[in-house]
Amino acid sequence: MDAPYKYDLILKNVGRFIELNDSEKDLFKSLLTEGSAKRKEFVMQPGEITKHEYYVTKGCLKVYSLDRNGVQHVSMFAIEDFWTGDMASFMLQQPSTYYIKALEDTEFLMISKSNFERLFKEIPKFERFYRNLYQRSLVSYVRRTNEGISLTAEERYEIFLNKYPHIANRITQKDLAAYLGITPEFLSMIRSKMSKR
Amino acid sequence: MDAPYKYDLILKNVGRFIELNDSEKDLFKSLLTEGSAKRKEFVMQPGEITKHEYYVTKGCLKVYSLDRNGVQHVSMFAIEDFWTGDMASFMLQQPSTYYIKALEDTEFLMISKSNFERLFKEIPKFERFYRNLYQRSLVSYVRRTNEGISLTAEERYEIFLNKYPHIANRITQKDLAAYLGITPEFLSMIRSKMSKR
DNA sequence: CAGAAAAAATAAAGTAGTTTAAGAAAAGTG
DNA sequence: CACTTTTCTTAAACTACTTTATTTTTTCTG
Repeated sequence: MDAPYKYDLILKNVGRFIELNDSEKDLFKSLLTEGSAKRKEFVMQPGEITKHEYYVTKGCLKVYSLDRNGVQHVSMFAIEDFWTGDMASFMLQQPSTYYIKALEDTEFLMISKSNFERLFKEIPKFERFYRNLYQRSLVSYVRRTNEGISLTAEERYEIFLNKYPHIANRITQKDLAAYLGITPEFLSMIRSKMSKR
Repeated sequence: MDAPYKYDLILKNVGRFIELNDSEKDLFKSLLTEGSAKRKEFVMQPGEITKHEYYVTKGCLKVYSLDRNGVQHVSMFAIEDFWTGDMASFMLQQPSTYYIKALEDTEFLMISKSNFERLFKEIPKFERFYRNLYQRSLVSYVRRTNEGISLTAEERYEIFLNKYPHIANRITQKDLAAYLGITPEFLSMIRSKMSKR
């Protein structure tokens, strides 16, 4: 196989922040479940209580919600090596308000709430891993929140293209518009305006 | 004194997620520094490399940045029992882009980058504390990001009033508008429209 | 508590982004 | 590869929010 084996991928991801010995690696792997979703299939829907956090090893997931007018708002796109899920629902075990849908045939590893707790009990340094992971996510969400209230749609679009070029060319403009918080029509206008420069 | 002593306050905050024995409490306290700022005084300015994370024990801090047109955008208001700072600058030790300014005479406890690392080394369960703290912050920033791109200013204003009524009546409308990402004039219009209902 | 400074309110004109609609291009499916 | 469905583009009318300007109200400071 060309792509790294999914467990090597997640161990490398974890290895950014903590070192594990072989038995810890085995224990960690044993607490994960494998999952997959065909293109257009839902991994999760509103109303469900989130049972897992997801780590994508192949493909692309779209995490989004519908507002009261039925308009989609994309919270994130998760491609290879991304962690995703609905943290609020997972953490507090309350019904989610999000859809998670596969945009491509997707494979992922999952960790359940109880295994998540067990992981911390058995290998406490995973607290450190997730502390670092969340710290980084927090930094990027703080930035994105500020961008959302201070920049124009065109500026946010350019930032997305620069930051996630490999995501931008895998998703539709419609989905990208839903991530930027604008209509597909307006994104189309922005693009034609930009290409004329 | 009426207000709980500042160290009791922070220990209670930490106690939400981890239990400390007396010697751990003493060690933790020894790693903190006390600080204060008079109304209108800056705690931090852009260009500085953030040396501390802050825990407010009294008063109110405003964390904000200026965009290229000189318009203020407020990232957060930190009142008693709030943790704040510029995480990106603190974590990566690179120059900050934020101002932190006291809106009232304010007192806080600070932890330096090196003491932060030492804390994790000496009392590893603090990894758990910060893992939980960041996990919660992440949940609220994910929500705020989505609100920013999917709701009208009026809706976001109502959410703020419901969620932080005790903050809303301590800050100016100008600062609140800068938090919502709108002009003070438009917030004023929203308010007069709402009061006519 | 008086004078200065800052914040808030109101209003008119302007702009970023939406809505609706219709046709062209691209992609999914048998 | 034809057909259906979805996405993308373009454009005109509309709305949420900004800009600029002026007046009123509140807050700060000596």
